[in-house]
Amino acid sequence: MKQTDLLTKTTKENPKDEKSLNAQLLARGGFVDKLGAGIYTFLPLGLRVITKIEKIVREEIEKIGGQEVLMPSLHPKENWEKTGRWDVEEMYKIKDENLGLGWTHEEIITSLVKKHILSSKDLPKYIYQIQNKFRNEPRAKSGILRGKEFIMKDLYSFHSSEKDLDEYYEKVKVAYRNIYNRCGIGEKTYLTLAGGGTFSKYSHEFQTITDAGEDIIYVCDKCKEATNKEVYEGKGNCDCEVKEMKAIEVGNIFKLGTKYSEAFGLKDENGNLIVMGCYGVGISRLMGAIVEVFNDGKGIIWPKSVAPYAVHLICIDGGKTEIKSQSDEIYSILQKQNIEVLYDNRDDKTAGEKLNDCDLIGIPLRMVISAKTLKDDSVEVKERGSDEVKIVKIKELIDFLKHDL
RNA sequence: CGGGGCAUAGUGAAACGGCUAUCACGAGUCCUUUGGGAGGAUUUGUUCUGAGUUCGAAUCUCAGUGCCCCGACCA
Repeated sequence: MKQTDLLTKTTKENPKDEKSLNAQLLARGGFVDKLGAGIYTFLPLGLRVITKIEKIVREEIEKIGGQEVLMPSLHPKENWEKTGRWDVEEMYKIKDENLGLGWTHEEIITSLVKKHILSSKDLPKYIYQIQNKFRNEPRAKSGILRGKEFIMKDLYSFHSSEKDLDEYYEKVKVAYRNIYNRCGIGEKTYLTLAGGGTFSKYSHEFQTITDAGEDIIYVCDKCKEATNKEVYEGKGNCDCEVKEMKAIEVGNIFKLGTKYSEAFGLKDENGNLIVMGCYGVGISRLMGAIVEVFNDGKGIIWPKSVAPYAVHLICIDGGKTEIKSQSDEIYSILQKQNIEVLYDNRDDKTAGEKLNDCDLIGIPLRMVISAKTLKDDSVEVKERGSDEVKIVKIKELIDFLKHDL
């Protein structure tokens, strides 16, 4: 992508209506645009990050048998009245009093699978979607960490026994662990014992350590697990020493038991209620959490796995057309090799502006072409977040990148 | 939902109740410039909305709306 073709431009100033770090950096870099409190557009760069995260999530969920669907956002009142959740605060109501906007999908998935899960032979099943959720948040805050409309992966599992649910629940823990590892925040993300289970007393959250977080958790580094403060004051679930940390919830898994199958009459051929679990990952929140974890004074430092592009190619041409044409050529070579590259071909910007924008946008590999590098038939390569500069011969560039990416 | 704050060009800010509402950046056009935010020329406005006070309101008052922050809330 040529930067002159990109819809967005960077800004030097923080927007005055964003105080949280993730929102400031994402807005300045042209990843998101705020339409209202907790309501964001994902711009071309931002959507690429979302798409990368979604791909990781899809791969890991499909490894544990998940089948993807896409349920609607408009929900009939009838479904929600069966569980007594029609009049909750979270639900946005619309003018049509028989419809509401979906803030979660238990009431929809349960009525859906009832048409297809008719006997124990049809079990287990694991159905998920990635979809926009709407929640009437009394206070949207912290940029894309807590929105009124946000992107969520929600997986629902259906079992013939609690034992089968328990086994799958453990598999989801592994899948989630893989997701956070692959998104680069594995080391900062803890499986956390939390309250709020509708069936078993507890649920589990995946909490990423950051000061931008809203939760307090007690972390045990030895066990690599944590306990949410809401569960019981001051202690962890082990006897080890624990640290009190602020964290943001990037995933949550629940054993729902038979609550929803009871409300909808979801039974097997013998009349036994089907046992359910549900598992959520806030995709857009995860993106915000990644920004909160990986940044410096200059901008974002995207992990390779979720970066909008692999390489940021920067041409510092000094107005010389031969330098420009050589970097154009390198750009097309990279494209032919299917290397994802953002090409700063702007010729009305100073070197300083280009380099600062590069730091702000945070693509993992910076590649500079200038009179200085071309003198040696080379380009300069630097990783975002590192000061080490490598000079690579243009002839060897593709081999270098194939090895490095 | 309780408390506090803010609202002025595309963005960020300034302006005692009083002159044509300034400044910087961005963006457009022309020229020069290019290794850490460059220079000149020129263009860029219904001061959030509504009512009120006043000879006169960006400025004061009331109401509304929006946004930010703290708290409550967050299967």
